[in-house]
Amino acid sequence: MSSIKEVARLAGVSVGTVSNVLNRPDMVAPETRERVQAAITRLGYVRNGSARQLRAGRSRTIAVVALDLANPFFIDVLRGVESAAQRDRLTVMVFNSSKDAGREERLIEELAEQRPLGVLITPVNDRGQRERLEQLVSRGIPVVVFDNSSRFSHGCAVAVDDVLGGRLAGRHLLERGHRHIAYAGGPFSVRQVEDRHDGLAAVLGERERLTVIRLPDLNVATGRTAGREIAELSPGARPTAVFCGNDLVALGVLQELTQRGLRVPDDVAILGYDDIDFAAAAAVPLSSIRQPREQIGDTATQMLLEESGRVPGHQHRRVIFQPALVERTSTAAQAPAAI
Amino acid sequence: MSSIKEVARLAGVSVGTVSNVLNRPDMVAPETRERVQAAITRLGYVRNGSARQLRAGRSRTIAVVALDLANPFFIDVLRGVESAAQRDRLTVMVFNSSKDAGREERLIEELAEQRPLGVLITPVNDRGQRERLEQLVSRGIPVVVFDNSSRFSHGCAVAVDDVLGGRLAGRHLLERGHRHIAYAGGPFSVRQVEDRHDGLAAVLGERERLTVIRLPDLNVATGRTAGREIAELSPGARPTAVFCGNDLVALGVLQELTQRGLRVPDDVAILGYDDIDFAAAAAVPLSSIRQPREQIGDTATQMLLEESGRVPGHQHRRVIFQPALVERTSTAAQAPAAI
DNA sequence: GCGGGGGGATGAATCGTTTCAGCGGGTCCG
DNA sequence: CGGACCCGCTGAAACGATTCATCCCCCCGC
Repeated sequence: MSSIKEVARLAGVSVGTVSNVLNRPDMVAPETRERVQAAITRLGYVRNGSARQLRAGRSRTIAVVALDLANPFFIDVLRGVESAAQRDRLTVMVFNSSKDAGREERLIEELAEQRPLGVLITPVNDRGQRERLEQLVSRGIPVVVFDNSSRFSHGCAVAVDDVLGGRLAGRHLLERGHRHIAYAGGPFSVRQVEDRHDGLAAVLGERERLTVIRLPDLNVATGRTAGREIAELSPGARPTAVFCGNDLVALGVLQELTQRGLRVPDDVAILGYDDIDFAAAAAVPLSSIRQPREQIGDTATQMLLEESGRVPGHQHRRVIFQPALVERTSTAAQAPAAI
Repeated sequence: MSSIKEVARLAGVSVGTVSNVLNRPDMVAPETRERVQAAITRLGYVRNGSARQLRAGRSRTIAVVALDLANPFFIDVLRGVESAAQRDRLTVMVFNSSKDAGREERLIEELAEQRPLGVLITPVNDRGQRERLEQLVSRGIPVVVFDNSSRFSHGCAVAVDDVLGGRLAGRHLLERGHRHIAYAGGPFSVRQVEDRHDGLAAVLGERERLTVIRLPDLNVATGRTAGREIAELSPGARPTAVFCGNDLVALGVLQELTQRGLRVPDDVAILGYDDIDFAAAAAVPLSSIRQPREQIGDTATQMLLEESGRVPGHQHRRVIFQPALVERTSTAAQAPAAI
């Protein structure tokens, strides 16, 4: 593996000149430039990133620590990140914390050593890593938190108003005539899960009933257990609509209900959250609360760049997006008459 | 951002000693060690990864270039990679080529500069990047190709026998009585797409009919167009079963058929490929050809480590896994009688 | 009392770039 | 004809860690 020195020797110039050919070619005489280029291709020379970064003090890479890559929501956010990064020719590295706090901690540690341009992260939990993130910031690595409404005051944040999302869900289901609604989600230590519940609860009146099905996690498997629980209730005790913590849960609920002979939406309506592509593609297309996924990623990345650019008057900001209801088949019927 | 020098000064020792505290603590007197540790925490010192790597010549990071993170198949493979990497305390960085050859090329270039321990990649196309990958190898960065049966002879490869997968699919559908089968997939320049087709075609006899629906890509949206195409055929001209290039396509087909009033599996059976989690979670649970996803990632990573360890007698290997049929509802009925 | 040895620290060399002051030589202008 | 400039290139100093030869001291054994 050849270094710049060998290129210089082969081309009969100094290393400084080779570096100039690489970084400001117009400062080098054409004839010299060509000679150097020839040496480069001849040796198959590739710059050493570590040495460059060591010298430069900072890389052109932004790191994304995703909470759960198995959730397509994050993939879509990632798309936004990548398109924003591409504009500035930055590289995006993705890491997956898999909702594992220990793993996340190790990753942050690792990132601190790597000194990326910035870090985009959805922390596993509000409180746990705050300190660690603040350490990153205090070491000059800007951090932007996304999809999380926690009070991380040492950097910018992008979030979606989950309470509003819950309210939209509640209003929609009330309009459809539902008077007994279930909320399937968890763990409640996750801010979003709690906020969505609170929004729903806030729009329900005295006369309406709310059943909370607590889940240990938001995925298809836990969604199925929720579906089972609902299906096994006697028709009178059964909610006529289920608002799910996210679309994965909704898909699980949908499958379980269908399999047990309940019709969606006629017997039970289902409303998801996130509006991932699989929601529309479900056999009973899912109504869902849509988050502007790509825009979240795009905006978060832009903020990160602002911070890292050390814009003089940069003020940490918190951008809150509004969710929106997407109506599809899974909530398309009026609630069945109470028994 | 403090460096090792400042730690040394604060602790009243030389930089060499600080380095020893970090890397071989038992070579340092306990009293000194504590003094250094105190200085480290006091300054919030973190090692500079670039400097370390520059000195060491190689990092402890393996890079994965995934073909399409939006396909849960790759997420599952990734899980296998991560678990294998964790055993050796390696960090996994994920990059997404999004099936874009240009993007992939840029990523490989970038990786060459970064000098990771190794690269795990599913190339966008067989021929295109072969040269580039060989360059990586010739620069001492081992490459393992996964989920691709191309002839990349400069490194190890992990793949699945896609022809066999196609045969399994065909045999299963024949057993169910289907005599007119459609294959929905594309582009055929992708080896897997072609192999799965060929396997299917190989088990069909003279009397059976095969309709090929060519798609520009394998995702839910193209699956829907395939579904539309099938639904719009007159019942007589309509295949009674569809074998799909992957599960995303199958989900699209399923939704479109259902929405247009065709029953699955009674009117049309659907068979997917990959057996991603969403396949089982579809409202009509999808039969699918299962690939050992996590094992692919795990094995590929192990091979990478072997190569990078420069095991003296290391021979490049090619591991081929066998796919298996997973029967679910979407192929559970006998084929309808021919009209 | 002296040589040997070993534990513990030092300091310099090194990794591969980038950057910048400086140098030689040619051109232009007064 | 001499100074001012510009062009193109050189050489060396950083960047921050690791590593290894070296040195210092103290203790032990003869």
